[in-house]
Amino acid sequence: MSEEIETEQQILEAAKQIFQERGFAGARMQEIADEADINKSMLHYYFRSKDKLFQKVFQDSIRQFFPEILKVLHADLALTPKIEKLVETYYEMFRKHPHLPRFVIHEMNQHPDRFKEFVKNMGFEIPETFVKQIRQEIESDSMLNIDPREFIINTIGLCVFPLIARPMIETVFKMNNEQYQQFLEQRKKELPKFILNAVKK
Amino acid sequence: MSEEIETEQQILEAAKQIFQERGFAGARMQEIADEADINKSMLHYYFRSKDKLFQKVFQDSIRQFFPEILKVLHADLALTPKIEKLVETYYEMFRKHPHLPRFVIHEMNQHPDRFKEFVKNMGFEIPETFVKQIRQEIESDSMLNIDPREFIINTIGLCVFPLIARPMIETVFKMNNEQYQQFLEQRKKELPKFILNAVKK
DNA sequence: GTCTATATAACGATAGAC
DNA sequence: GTCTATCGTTATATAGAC
Repeated sequence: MSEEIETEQQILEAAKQIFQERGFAGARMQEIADEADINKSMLHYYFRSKDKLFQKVFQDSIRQFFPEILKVLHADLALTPKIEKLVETYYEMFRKHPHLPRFVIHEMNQHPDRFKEFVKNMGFEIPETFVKQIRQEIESDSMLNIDPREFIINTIGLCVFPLIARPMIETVFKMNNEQYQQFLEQRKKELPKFILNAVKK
Repeated sequence: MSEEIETEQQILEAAKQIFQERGFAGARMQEIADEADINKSMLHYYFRSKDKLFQKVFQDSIRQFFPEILKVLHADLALTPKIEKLVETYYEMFRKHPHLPRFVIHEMNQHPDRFKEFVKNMGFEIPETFVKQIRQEIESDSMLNIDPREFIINTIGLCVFPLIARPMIETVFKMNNEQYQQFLEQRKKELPKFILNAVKK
């Protein structure tokens, strides 16, 4: 039935919101039911247990953002526009799912082995094309000799950190919501320059 | 009594470990008691409630690492050794308290207002001396014109991210524990160069 | 499929003996 | 100050009527 799929989808959206905001341990099945505007027992009817529902949400969350990032890394673009595109992609994702980065970071550390097996099974890997691109830049003397792994981690870290550290940033730099958003806008423009300059010879 | 203080300290150490590892919602009073090797009811005798015990641990955690970072920023050092010292400080802290950065990030986002008020009350602020140092470097044309806030956030983000993203890094780059530690060692040397080069004219 | 009612277990917290 | 026993609540999960 179409009703069935609709209810299931409704539950998943609500669960995604609550789990991403509060984490597995902090989330309540009742709160998810309220958010989905359905009866609590329906959660068990469709997903059997809190853990199974969580697994689905967690794995969907990773499937949602990981391939998108890898796609940008693999794209047929020069380094500069590629980094710009990557930063843009991260900030767009954050706009749509503000709790996603912190959620994944917290939960993958709670069950690292489970997480690792999932990522391995999904076959998520850094595109070899991107590693080659970095190596080529280095060989052609247009880039400092940096470990490609370091470069990737640095780039993603620079994208993610200001998003998960929001309360700290707002406090230390005395920003309100609006000023923080404005800060992110400015940062979106400046960050690619920072990254590229860091590896420029 | 000395016994009293000792027990209290024992509880705090156990609570710190469990809370930092599992977060507030994921932590169990029984597990803290087991870790401290005392009776569960003692936790309430000394700290009344789970929330009060957590507040103490959370605030102590911040008081433990925040001033240390600010001290380095304020130190009378040239920019290069200061960044080296900052990176060193972060990695040393992580060696002692592997869950601390993720713990603070997760919990401050769960209760941002409570967090903000605490930081404000503690009077934690970015040393004006450091901001001046950045401005001076820019004015003397030895540094690109970067917003000092961006520079601080970038530096700290680059220190923290590889620590909180450990399971992801280990999986994507196919590292075991030993290789990850080795990667961090290499990174400790390379990171200051990356940061300084990013703002070099 | 969806609801109400309830089982069952876990958790934070307290009472009271020592 | 420390222990055992237990209260009261809340959480996940299920049974059973419709």
